[in-house]
Amino acid sequence: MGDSTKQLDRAFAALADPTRRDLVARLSIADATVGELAEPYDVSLQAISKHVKVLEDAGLVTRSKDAQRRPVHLNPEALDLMTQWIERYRRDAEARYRRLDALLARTAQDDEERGTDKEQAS
Amino acid sequence: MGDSTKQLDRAFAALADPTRRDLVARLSIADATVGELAEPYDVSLQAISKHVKVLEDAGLVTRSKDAQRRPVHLNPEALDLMTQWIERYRRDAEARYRRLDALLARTAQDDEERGTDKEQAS
DNA sequence: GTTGTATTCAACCAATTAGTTGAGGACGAT
DNA sequence: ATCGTCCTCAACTAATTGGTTGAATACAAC
Repeated sequence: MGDSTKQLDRAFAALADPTRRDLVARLSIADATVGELAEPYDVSLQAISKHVKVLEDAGLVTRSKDAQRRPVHLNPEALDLMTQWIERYRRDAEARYRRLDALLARTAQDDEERGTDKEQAS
Repeated sequence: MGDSTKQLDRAFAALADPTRRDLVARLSIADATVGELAEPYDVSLQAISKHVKVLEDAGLVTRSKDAQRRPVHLNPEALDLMTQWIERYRRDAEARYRRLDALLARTAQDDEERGTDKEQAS
C-alpha cells in the first residue's frame, strides 16, 4: 500500500469532522495558537488539541514553537493533494458522461429522422 | 448545523477509506454492479455492499435497477462539492502566504539596502 | 525557586465503524 | 413452482474515535 494512500486516508478523515473543517477555515485566514482556536467552541481545550493533532498527522497543518505557544499553520499543499485526487476521477467521469450523452442524443435524432420510436440499431 | 455540513461530513468520511477510494476510481471508468465491484477484493460481498451504501449515503454514487442487478453510478457533482470546499480555503491560505512572502522579501531588501542585518522597524 | 500560562499526556467512556457469518428478498430462467 | 443469482438485512465482534477529567510538561516572569 503506497505511502500517499495513508496520507490521503488521514487527510480525508481529518476533514470529515465539522469542527476540524471549521479550524481549517479559520486557519486559512490567519495562524492561531491552540488556545485561540479553542476559544469559540464549548468543548475542552484538550479536545481541540486532539483535533489539531489529527490535522497535523494528516499533514494539513504544521506547528512552530514560540515560547510555550504552538502557532498552528495551514499547509495548502496537503489540500492541493486532495483536490488533485478528486479532480482526476471527477474529470474522467464527467468526460465519460458527456460522451454518453452525445451518443444518446445522436441516436435519438437518428430515430426521429427515421420516424422510428423503439428500434435496435443492431 | 447546515444540511451541506452533514453532506460534507459523509463525503469526506467516505473517501477516507482506501477501498472506497478505489471503488470511486473504478466507477470513474465505468458503471458496475456490486458483484463486479467486489470481485477484485478478498473481503466478503457484504462488506463491499456496505461500502457502496456508504458512498451512496454520501451522495457520491447512485444506483439504478436492472432486474436483480443494481448498477452503481458515480456522481461527479458530489465530488465537485468537495473540491469547491477545499479550494476555497486553499486559495485563501495561498494568497495570504504569497502576500507574506512578498512583504518579507521587501523587508529583507530594504535591510540590505540600508546595510542592516538584524534591526527592528521601530 | 515559585507561580502562572499554554499545551500535551494518560486513562477512561460512549458511539461509530469495518469486518464477519447467516438468513432472507427479489428477480430471471427453467 | 423451483432453482440459481444478485444483493441486502440482522446480529455480532474488534478497533477507532470524539469527548471527558486529572496529572504532567515546558517555558516566562517575578
